[in-house]
Amino acid sequence: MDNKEVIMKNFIERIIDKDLEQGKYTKIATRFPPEPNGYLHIGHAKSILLNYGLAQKYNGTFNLRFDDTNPTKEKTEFVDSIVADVEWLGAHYDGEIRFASHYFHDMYEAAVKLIKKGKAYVCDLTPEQIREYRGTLTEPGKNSPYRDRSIKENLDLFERMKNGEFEDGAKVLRAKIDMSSPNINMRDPIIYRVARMTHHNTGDEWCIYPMYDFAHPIEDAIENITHSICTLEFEDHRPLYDWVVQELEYVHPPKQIEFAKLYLTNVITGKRYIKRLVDQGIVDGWDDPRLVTIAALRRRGFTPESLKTFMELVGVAKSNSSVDYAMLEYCIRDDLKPKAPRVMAVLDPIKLVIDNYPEDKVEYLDAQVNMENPELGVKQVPFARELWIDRDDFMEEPPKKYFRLFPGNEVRLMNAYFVKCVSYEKDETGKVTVVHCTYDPETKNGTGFTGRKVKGTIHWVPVKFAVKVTARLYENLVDEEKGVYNEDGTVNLNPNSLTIVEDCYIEPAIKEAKPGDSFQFVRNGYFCVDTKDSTEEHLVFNRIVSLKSSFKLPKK
RNA sequence: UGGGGUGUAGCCAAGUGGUAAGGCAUCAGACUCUGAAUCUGACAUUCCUUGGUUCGAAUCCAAGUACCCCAGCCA
Repeated sequence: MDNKEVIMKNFIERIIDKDLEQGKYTKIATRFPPEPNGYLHIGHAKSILLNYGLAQKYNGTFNLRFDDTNPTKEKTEFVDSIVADVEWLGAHYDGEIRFASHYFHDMYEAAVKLIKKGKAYVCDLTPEQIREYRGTLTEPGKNSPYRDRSIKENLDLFERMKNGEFEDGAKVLRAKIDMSSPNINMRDPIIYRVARMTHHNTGDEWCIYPMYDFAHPIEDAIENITHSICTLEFEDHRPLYDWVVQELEYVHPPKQIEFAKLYLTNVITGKRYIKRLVDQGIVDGWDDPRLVTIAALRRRGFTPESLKTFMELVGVAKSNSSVDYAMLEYCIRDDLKPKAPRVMAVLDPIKLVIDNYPEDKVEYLDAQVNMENPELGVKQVPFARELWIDRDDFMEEPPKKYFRLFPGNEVRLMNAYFVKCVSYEKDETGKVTVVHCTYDPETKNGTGFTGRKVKGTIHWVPVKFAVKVTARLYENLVDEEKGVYNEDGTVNLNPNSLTIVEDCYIEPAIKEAKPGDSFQFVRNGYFCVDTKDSTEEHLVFNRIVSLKSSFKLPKK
């Protein structure tokens, strides 16, 4: 009946179904294996939620494992942030957090096993020579002169590599596969290198480190992973992955499945580009709300639920695609709609004076916290003679179909009274400064007045009680703004744009707000109290997303 | 001139030989104390192209074409 109930299986689920049917596995196990070399972004969220979601759906397990086989790029700071992000997303990992570095001994033994089988050899070629011997995309490679060393010699050499007898880069261990393979990954790939690097976990215990292609399948196999899900660029590596698990003779070898990365239109995704924005100081850090790192999205006010919904809408497939940012916006609006209290906030204030309202009278009017969700209750909003309203809610000369305030027109002040514009004041530059109205006491909110109707309803904040805050408005880039090509071929990257509005006025109820709380500012969008820059005295809001508007002022 | 992938609407994406789901976006109308939300309707005679097989093809076959990935001692 309800389409949401219809479970649509993606291609990975179909593969799993088949494996289960054929009895290849009885319980599935997935994992999320980031390298701790940066912060996670929305693309990783897709992978996390996919892997975790599959584990849940099939009543299997989900591991969090750091693929830390290259110490130069890795830091504990990053592992901490990644753990925090995974947990924030609600992906509960099974058991302890795993580290590839915990398996270094197993990997070493695995390498010895390959050598003993005659499937790996120590090679003395320099990096340049190895590249030459590898051949090109169109020409086959040629065998290394060290390819036929005896097993005994290889064993000895490899052990001495481990013992630190050789300089960094002097020798490598290579898998003996096929130098003429059309798949370059199979041309005797390097599986171990000598490099004296201090590892964030194992310190200086090792001076040889395994390469990804060798390490990853072993990590998966040790953890009894059944479906090792990665991105499309690893498709070419699958034959090597399979070679490793086969030569190492694992009983239930894991299976690699690739899916397409998530791209958002006109948004800088991609760790290395985000890293550049951070390193060059173009943004304030990894959690700058202009970015799409998970830390930034969280700070900006996106919810884990909205990201989960988003990933479900986006789907999982193998074609490279770029998802419209509007889809993400839809998800967060949809999630916050019933949850976020609605408050009246004026971002670009002009004064409205109700000429026939007593000078120092104040009354408190009842208002729903969220019209669509009565559970959030009611609040009282103060009302007085002088109010702030948004500048675009008044026009001297309105275009057709404008039904907010203009001379002679009557509108509803939300939660309050009908007011009619009687006059307005301008300063010497011609800018409107004050709008004068009269109100009709009969039309008070809650009295059930039905005498006449107005087309427009506008929001307002009493001058006397207004709370001043800062609002940061984030805007998505358009295509041309995303990157600028310099003459030297490099690209300047731009994060999403930011407009800071210093003097916003909000109804006093906002004083209760705490960092991380989200609100809908009526007609202005959803905002979240910034967790870093807000103080007790002064709140700073990040706009998560604006509201849609079907009314467009005609262009001048 | 090698190998591996992918082409279904503006953007995602189902579909696996039986006559093109769904969502986002957009447009129109209704309703409205947010021009929001909600509701209703519209939105691919056709699936990269051209042939072929078939009663029947987005699905099978052949050829072509476009785009993405691969020549780190990164992952």
